[in-house]
Amino acid sequence: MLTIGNVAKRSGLNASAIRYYERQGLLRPSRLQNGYRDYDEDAVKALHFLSQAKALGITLKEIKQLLEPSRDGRRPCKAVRELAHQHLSEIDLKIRQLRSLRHTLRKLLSDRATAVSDDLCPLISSAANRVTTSAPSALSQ
Amino acid sequence: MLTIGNVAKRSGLNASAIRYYERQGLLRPSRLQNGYRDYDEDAVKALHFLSQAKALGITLKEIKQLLEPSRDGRRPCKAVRELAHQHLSEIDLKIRQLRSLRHTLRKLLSDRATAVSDDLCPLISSAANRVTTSAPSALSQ
DNA sequence: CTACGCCTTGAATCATAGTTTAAGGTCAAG
DNA sequence: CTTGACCTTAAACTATGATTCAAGGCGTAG
Repeated sequence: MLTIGNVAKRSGLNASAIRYYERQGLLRPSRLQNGYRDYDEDAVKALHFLSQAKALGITLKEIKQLLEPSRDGRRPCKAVRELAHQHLSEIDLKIRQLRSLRHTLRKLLSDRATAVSDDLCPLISSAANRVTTSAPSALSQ
Repeated sequence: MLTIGNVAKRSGLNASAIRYYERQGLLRPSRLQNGYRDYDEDAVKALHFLSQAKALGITLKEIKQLLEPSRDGRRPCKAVRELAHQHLSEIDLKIRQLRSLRHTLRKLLSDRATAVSDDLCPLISSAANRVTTSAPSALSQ
C-alpha cells in the first residue's frame, strides 16, 4: 500500500513536499476508496528522478516539463526528446562551469605552500581572473 | 569612479542585487564624500566570482563564507582553505551527479531508434533506475 | 469505544534571493 | 537654475520551494 508516508520514506522526501509537488502538477497519484493517495513504483522512480534533478538546481517547472509527457500516458516522446536535448546542453555547460570553479578552488589550495607568508587571501583575485562574462541564467529559460 | 552603476554594468549584475548582497554582508564598499558607494577592482572581481558561484547553485551564505576572510583584510587564510576544501568535494559530488543525469538523458535520446514505436516514454524508468539514494542536500550544510 | 498513527484539506508561515517603490540627495550639462 | 542621469534609504512586494498549522477523517489495537 504505497501511501504518501511510504513513498516519502522510500524517496527520502517529506510528505508535505510531495503534496506540494502534486499541487505544482508534477504528480497525479490515484486515490484509494478512503481518499488516500495511492502511488505506484513508477511514482517512486519519478520522485527519485525529481529528487536528483532538484539537488542539481533544476527547477520544479523544468522537471515538470521532463516528467509531464510520460505521466500523461503513452504518447509521442518528441517533445520530451527536444527538452532532454536542451537540458543536456545546459547540463554540459553547468559541468564546464563547475569544473572551472573547481579549478579555481584547487588553485587556491595549491597556493598553500607559497602563501605561508599570508598576505591578502588569494581567493578573490585568483577566482575572478578566471571569469570572463558567464551567462547569468544557466538552466533557466 | 566605480560607483554602483558602473560595477553593475561590468559585473552583469543588477545594482539592486549588488545592494542586496551588501545588506547580506558579502560586500562592504567604501563611500565617497557624497555617500555614493565606491568600489575597487577587487570588488568587481569578487562580484564576478559571486556571479559565477551563484549560477552554479551555491548559496549567498556559502559564497559569503568564501569571500569573508579576504574581505576582512590581510589575515591567515586557514579558514578559507578549509571551506574551499569542503566546497571542492561538494563540487566534485555535484559534477558526478550531473554526469549521471547527463548519462540518463543521453540514454533517453539514444532510445530514439528503438522507441519509434512510441510506447510509454522511457524517461522516468530509465532515469530513476540509475538513482539509488542520493543525498538530498548537495552543497548545503 | 478510545487511543494512536496515518491520512485529508486549505491556509498561513518561512527562507532565499531578489525587485520595486517612494521620497529624496548629487552633479554635470545647457 | 532646471533637467536628467545617477545615487541614497527603508520598506513593501514578488517568486520559488517548501514547512507548519488547524481541523478533521480513517483504521487497527486494546
